Parts: sequence; structure tokens; C-alpha cells
Amino acid sequence: MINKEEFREKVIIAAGQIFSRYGFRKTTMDEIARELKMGKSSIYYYFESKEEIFESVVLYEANILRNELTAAIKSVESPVEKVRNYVFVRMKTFEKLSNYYNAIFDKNLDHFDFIENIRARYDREELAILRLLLWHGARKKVFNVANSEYTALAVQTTLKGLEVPLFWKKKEENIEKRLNAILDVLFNGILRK
Amino acid sequence: MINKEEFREKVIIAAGQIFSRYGFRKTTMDEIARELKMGKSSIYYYFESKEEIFESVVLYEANILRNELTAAIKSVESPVEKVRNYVFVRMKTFEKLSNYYNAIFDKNLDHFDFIENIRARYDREELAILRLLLWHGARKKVFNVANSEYTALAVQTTLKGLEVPLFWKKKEENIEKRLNAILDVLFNGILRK
DNA sequence: AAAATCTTCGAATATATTGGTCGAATATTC
DNA sequence: GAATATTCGACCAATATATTCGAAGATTTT
Repeated sequence: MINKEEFREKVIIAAGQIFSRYGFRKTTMDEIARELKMGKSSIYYYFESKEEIFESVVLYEANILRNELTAAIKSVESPVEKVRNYVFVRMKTFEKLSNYYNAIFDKNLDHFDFIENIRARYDREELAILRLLLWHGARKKVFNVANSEYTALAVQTTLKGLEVPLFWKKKEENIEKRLNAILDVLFNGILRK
Repeated sequence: MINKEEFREKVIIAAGQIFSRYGFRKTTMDEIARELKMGKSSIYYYFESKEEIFESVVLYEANILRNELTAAIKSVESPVEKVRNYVFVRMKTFEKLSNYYNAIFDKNLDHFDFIENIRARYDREELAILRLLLWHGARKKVFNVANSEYTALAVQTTLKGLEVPLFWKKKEENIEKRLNAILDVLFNGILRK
């Protein structure tokens, strides 16, 4: 009927909602069980611990982010649109993930390494994507980019800069404005005149 | 330097932020103290209990809501604009208050009476305001309202209907659209053709 | 259909958290 | 410098919470 893996996913989704709202510490196993309409002990049949659930949630969400970003790039043709789409989607979906980051900094230092590892991996992946995007743009003579690796790093740094407000506060009023401004500067820097 | 009443307000503001984010149960006195950068025991010099703080917060926020609504009405002249403004501001500010409602339903039934009383009082006040608004509009021959009390009740019911999504979910995507739609229907019903 | 295995859950537990207290220390006022 | 107001660290009792366990239902296998 419903296999183990599917059940784990159900737990991950339910738990994810609560984690993202209340953070790791303030989320209780009782709540997760209530959300799933199941006995609390049943969850322990599928997961070792609250931590394991949490880690699975982060992994799961990170995967969604990755898929959405890939889709965002594929959905348009021109290099400019690809970059623009990538940046937009990334900022939008990252907002969700940032809740988990906040959850971590809620004093639970044990998870720190785990999260940092995911983070580092995604930095690397993102850099590769950006590099490819820029390289293609340069090839098509749309971007004026000599060293795609170098410029990719610059773009990524800018993206990180945009992350910061999402990271520290719950809501940034003018994130959209900030985003458009940065895109203008960015394209001004790399577009072939 | 800083008197007792001012300190209480500081506590209320700090506590309010945390309450509105995590609800009554999940908010701890330690957090409030940390936010205030004070010893936890100091808070108890100004407040009897966590409950008292919570009730003060709700009262405080409700008061802000009332002031904002009054200002919204006064800021424009025409009856139509007054009503439109009122509805907009009310929905916007109610979103904040709804967090506290959620906090209550977080199983703590003891507070229920207290909140319900505030709620009932505000219903009465709002009805009076709406009634006055409609009556003035009718007087100026802008609205076609025979019985202002009756129509005010209808308008208020509509507003309650708009509240519901805010009440149950954290975020409603198309609340703005919903709001405009309802305003159209509303004015279609009461405007003098 | 009995044995074996898988899945669920109520109850129990050991531990951590948390609202609230107390008395002493420090600051302020008289 | 006595009296009063304010702060706070240490403490406590009550509660909440992550996790375990064993028994009971399902489901599959033999």
C-alpha cells in the first residue's frame, strides 16, 4: 500500500512545516505526531531521533530548491533571462530555507557542522551553474565575461549579500527593490555594450 | 529617569514580538528577559505572571489597532474613501492580532474568556463606527442605506468573513484580491445609483 | 492457518525546561 | 545614612518532552 520510504516522506513534509515555523527546539515530537494523526512512537519506527527527522527535512528542502533552480534556468532561452530567473527563484526559495538556518542558530550547535556541509556543497554547485551560465552568455557574445569562474564568484557573492537580510530578519520590506537594483548593476557589469 | 509605566511598556513591546511569533505557550519568560537584556526576576517586579504580560500585550495591540482605524477614517473626506480605508487598515492590522488568537487556541482555554471579552467589545465599537460611516454617507446622499444599523451589521459580517483565512492560516496568497472583490460587491450594494 | 514479520501505539521514564520565588546586592530617594 | 526601590543569581516544584518498551494488530510468508 504505502511503503516505508513514502511514509518517511510524509513525516518529513509534516515535520518540515512545523520546523520551519517554530525552529528545531520549539518543535515537539507530539506536534509532529499530531499533525500526522499518528502515535508518537510510530514515528520512531521510521526515524532514529528528532535530529534525524530534522536533517532529513533540511536535505529534502535543499533538494526542492535545487530542482526549482534547475527548472528556472531551463524555462527560458536567452542568457540574460536565465540569469535573471535563477536569481529570482533562488531568492524566493531561499527565504523558506532560511527558517531552518534560524532554527539552527537557536543555540543548537551540534547541527552546525551538518548544515554547514550542505551549505558548502550548494555553494560549490551554484558556482558551477553560474559559471556555465556566464560562459554560455559569453560564447553567444551576450556577456562580456573574460574569466567565467572569476565573474561567477562575484555574482555569487552578490547573491549572498541579498541573502543576509532574509537570514537575520523574518521579513525584508524592500527585498524586491533591492533585488532589481542588484540585477541592474550586475547586467551593467557583464553585458556586452 | 524611566518610570514604572514606561518599563511595563518596554516589556509589553518585547514580549509582544515574541508572543506574536511563537504564541503564548511556546514563548518563555527567559526569552522575554533575554530580549530585554534583563534578569528574569526583574520582570516579575513589574508583572504578576506570564499571563498578565500576555493580557497586557493583547490590550496594548488592540489599542494600536483602534488608533490606526480612527486615523484611517479621519485621513480622508468622502464616505466611500472612509469605508474603503477602514476596511483596508482593519484587514492589514488584524493580521497581526490574529497571531494572538492563534496563540490562545493553542489549547490554553483559560484565556478564552478574556480574549472573547475584548473581541466582543471591539465588535460593538466597530459596529458603531460602521453605522456612523454609513449614516453619514446616506446623509450626504452617497449611500443608499435605509437602516444604517442593519447595513452596518452586514458590512461587519463581511469583514469577519475576510478575517477567517487570516485566522486559520499563516498567510493567504490572494487576500488582497479577495478584499477588492468584496469591496466592489459592497459598494455595489450600498452606493446610490 | 500458524509462524514469522511488520507496524502501531499507550504507557512509562529519565531528563530538561520553565514559570515563579527568595534573599541578598545594588541603586536611588529622602 | 536610613529607608525605599530595583535588579538579579540561584533555586525549586511542576511540567513538558524525547525516547523506550512491550504488547497488540496487521500483513506476509511458510
